[in-house]
Amino acid sequence: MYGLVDCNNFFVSCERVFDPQLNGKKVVVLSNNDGCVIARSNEAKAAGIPMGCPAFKIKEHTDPNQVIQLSARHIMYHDLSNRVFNIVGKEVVNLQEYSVDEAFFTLRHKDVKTNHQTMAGLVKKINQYVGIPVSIGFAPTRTLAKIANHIAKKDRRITDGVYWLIRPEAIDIILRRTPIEDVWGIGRRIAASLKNKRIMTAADFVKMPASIVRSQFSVTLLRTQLELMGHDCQIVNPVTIAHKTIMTSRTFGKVLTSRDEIADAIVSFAEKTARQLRDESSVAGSIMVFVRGDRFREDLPFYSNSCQLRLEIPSNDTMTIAQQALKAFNIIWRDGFSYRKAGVMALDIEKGKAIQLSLFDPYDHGKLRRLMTSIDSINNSYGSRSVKLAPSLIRGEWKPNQNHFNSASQTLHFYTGMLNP
DNA sequence: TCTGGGGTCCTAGGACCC
DNA sequence: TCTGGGGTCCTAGGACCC
Repeated sequence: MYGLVDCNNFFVSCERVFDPQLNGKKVVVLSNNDGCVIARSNEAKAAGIPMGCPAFKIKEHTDPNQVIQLSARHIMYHDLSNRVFNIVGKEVVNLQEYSVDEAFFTLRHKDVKTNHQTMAGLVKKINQYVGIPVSIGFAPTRTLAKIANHIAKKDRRITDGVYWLIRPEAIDIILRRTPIEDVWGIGRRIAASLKNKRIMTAADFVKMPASIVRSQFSVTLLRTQLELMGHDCQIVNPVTIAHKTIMTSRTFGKVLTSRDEIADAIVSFAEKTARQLRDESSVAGSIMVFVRGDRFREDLPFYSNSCQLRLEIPSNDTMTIAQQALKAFNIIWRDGFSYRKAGVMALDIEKGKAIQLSLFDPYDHGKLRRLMTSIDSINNSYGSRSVKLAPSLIRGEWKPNQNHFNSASQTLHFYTGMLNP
């Protein structure tokens, strides 16, 4: 028996915690460059603004003057996310955070009957203590729990925010009412080809012969089918997930042509990636760097490339990783092109592995580790990039545009890293 | 004018080996 | 002139998720 707790309209709800004037209004939160809509209030959803909608296309759906558009403040969202899951973690077992706003957990079967009160109480408690509305769905598998959660969210008044999708007859009825494209694991492409075969609902899909699902689609889709039938296929790794890759990338605020400016960005991405590796006590075996032009500018010659380099010794120290990232960048850099996006990725990650010293090790890793720890602790206390590597002191031309921070919110400076020294 | 960022898993096909 | 077959490993790319 799986439970799924999911925060409603999470980023918008977070903004509302610190600015109640946003309640009842059409509010959207925008992605990094104030580019796309990544969260919508119910009012914004009702107005027809789709997820992923580019900000400048909002006017195609509704009067943009009535829509409050906010730049994302992910640090704040993660903070509130931790608070929510801390509360949940105290009342359930095997909590697995699946994303910033949702987590699965398990429930022993005998608990089912007695738990509705507890769970409805939990929903209330989270709203009271953190200010975030959540919904909880229960079902025999994760894929069904997703559907249950959706119902809990949609019919909040009836369900108290908690819905149990347990009885086989109930599951049958719900699957008949679930459009195929709403099933977790079935995206646009697969939904379209299933519809070509007249598979319109989850119930239709369940009736499809497994052999056809396997041969014409994939083992992944077969697992989704089994999950809908109530067979647990462990779609999510049940152990606390160690990252296999860690990436930092950004679309620049404008098109860049200068090698130094982009190198500046690369170094700062490397810093962030290395920091995250250290936070997870992991080391990376190789580093990948990519650059690309602006895919929407047909007037500019397009160039896109990537380069992956092994590290001589797996590492998580900023200087080693920044150095290797710059080396990779220099290999793929081409003069005369325009660049809009770049990123640094750590691969071949090994968890908790101590840095191994080699005969050819050019560094004293003991010293390096102490240095990194010091930098991390300074940055923890004084803002995330108080101490940084020299190449990234240049200018920050690459910085994304974010012009819509909610100035009414008391937490603005705290959560955008714009604290005064 | 303005189109995100960060992940996972699976598969097909090439390189290489015996 | 004939030009195997089976296995592994790696990579790129496609699909999905939030």
